[in-house]
Amino acid sequence: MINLKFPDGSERKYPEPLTAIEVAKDIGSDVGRSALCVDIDGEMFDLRHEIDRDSNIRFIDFSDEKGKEIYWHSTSHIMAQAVVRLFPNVKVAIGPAIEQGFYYDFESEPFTDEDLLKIEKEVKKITKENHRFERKEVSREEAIEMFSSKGEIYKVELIEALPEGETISVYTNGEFSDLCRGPHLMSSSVVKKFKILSTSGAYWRGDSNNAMLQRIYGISFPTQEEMDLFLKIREEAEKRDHRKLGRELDLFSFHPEAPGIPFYHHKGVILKQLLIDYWRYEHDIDGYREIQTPQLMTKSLWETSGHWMNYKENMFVTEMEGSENALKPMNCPGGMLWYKSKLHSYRELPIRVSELGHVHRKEFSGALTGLFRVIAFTQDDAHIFMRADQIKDEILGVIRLTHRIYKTFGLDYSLALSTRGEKYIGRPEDWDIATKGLKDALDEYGQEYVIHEGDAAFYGPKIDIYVKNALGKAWQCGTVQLDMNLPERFDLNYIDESSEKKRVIMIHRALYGSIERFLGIILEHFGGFFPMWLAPVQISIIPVSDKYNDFATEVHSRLIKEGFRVEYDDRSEKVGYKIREADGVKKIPYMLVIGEKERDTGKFTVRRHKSNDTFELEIDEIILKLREECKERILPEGYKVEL
RNA sequence: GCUAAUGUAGCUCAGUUGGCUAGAGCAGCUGAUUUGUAAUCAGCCGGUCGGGGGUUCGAGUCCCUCUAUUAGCACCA
Repeated sequence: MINLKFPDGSERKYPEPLTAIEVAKDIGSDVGRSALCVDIDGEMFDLRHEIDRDSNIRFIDFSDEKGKEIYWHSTSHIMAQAVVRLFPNVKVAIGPAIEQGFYYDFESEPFTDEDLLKIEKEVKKITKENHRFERKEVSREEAIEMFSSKGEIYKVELIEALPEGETISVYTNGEFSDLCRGPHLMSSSVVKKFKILSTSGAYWRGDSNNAMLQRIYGISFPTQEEMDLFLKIREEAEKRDHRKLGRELDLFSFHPEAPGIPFYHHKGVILKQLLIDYWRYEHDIDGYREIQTPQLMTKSLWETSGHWMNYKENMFVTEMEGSENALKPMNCPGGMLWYKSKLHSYRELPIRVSELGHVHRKEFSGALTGLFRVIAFTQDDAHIFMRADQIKDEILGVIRLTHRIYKTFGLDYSLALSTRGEKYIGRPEDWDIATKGLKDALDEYGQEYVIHEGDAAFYGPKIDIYVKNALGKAWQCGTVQLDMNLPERFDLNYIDESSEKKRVIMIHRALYGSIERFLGIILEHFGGFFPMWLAPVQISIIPVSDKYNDFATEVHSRLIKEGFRVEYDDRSEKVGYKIREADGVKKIPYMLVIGEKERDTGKFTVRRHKSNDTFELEIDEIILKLREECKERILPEGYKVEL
């Protein structure tokens, strides 16, 4: 008797061993249809896997992350099958599922658009041909023989890299066999909707010293509805592209004369300034003191900090009267000199020093993307100098500050702790203390976090903070890094209770990361429809005709004197035309249409952006209401995409 | 930096296999209109077709090169 337990607590007994798919069908036709693979006692298997003993069984379908992964992974095999059919000379490399779909790498001539169309057609054909995915376990020798006879050198390399004793399995769908751990779908016909998304070059094993392969990205879904939703989100992302919005809202521009460095237009400057004002407000609450250090500093400083050794390729170096200077790529060395400008007592600690430093870094030309990756940017940096017993509380303070700021923008975030890697400086026991400090802070904070083993900077462990925008796209913004290197190099001390010099402990941290990137993120997050407090233009005044210009001008200047950012559209156009531009194009939060009724009654009809909602109030009431909305930093409605 | 693609007016795009003076919509300007909640009408202006070199009787179109941009890779805030 085989006894199977299911997640809902139910149990089933079978007299003979049987396959997972038989169990699924036995439970019900819908489970039999939707199941993609099976979790048996925490391990994933194909549906054809035979169950011969008591187990905990969970069927996985497409709604499960794991199910998606298997679905996409199987589709990547099918795509490779199609490519090999059409181009017999290509060599196959690897083809994993990724967060959104999958890719497969080939050694081949670059694929043309026509090639991709052919491949897409062939994949659809293969899915209809209904090939079973057959699993076979083979010995290392068999596997090597099998792939080297076909000239599949990348597969052979992968097999040779597998650890001794590892089970080697090969999956065959139709005429195509691939080295693969699995599990896989039952057959190619489970894949219903398929689309090639893009192609690009990609280095073999992700190493730029290796050959460049041709990568094809694709996606697949069980239903057209799911495919449509996916495409809709992509379309929305395109509409919200910050480079497009930046131009449309007249915030910034790029010019070939300064690749990778933005030109801020008037409204962009306002936006940037508002971000900074808010940032200062929150930092004042937490007792930060703001400083500014020079843009240009001598070679000797960068030698002391270690940048001249480790970072020189990324720095802009200039020469003056025979001596070399560099534009700062980071703010820390300047901050260290600030700390050294006087003696510090243990009573002063912790000292929180912030700096909105404009830094320059040389980047590979291919890395630049709009505001997300630029050559010159403003970091919202701060350095905290402290004693060892203050680490946990200071880190916690930074995380809580970050939380306040991100929530103000309606951004969700996740946390990651990076621990010591192979290359590191300092004593392991100091690393342990530092890492424990970060970990304790995270544990006390209570939000889940992941650990990136060995991912720390060489000078200390760190916490990275990732934000997720309204379209689900994640970006690293904030970072909290413990630095055990610079206090040493700059000989930074404080005087302790017994009048002795002690080495100070220092963290670097940034919350926006860079103002540029953060601005790009929230532009896409809000789709250009900013909250009232952040909108470069908050109110558009729209006179019905120029008969009411005098009165409209009065209202305009009143609102400006009350501190609002107001635009006045006195063009000789119809109201509908002006509304369309103010709302749909410029994305201004409020519109005031002014005509006879307003002049005679003193009551204004206020139109809120992106809706046909209007409300009627007197001017003083409007001022109070909108001022309150700014003060509370109320988030706009409907900026999140319905998924 | 690597792979591929792209670059025509401020923006979005047409422009056949090379062939008259390079087109359109929007924006802008001028005039008419005096408008009540998502596009009023008419006229005008606007381009060394990214730069340079080449092939050709002739290049926006073909080739080379540089440059910028885009999607990835690699690197990173």
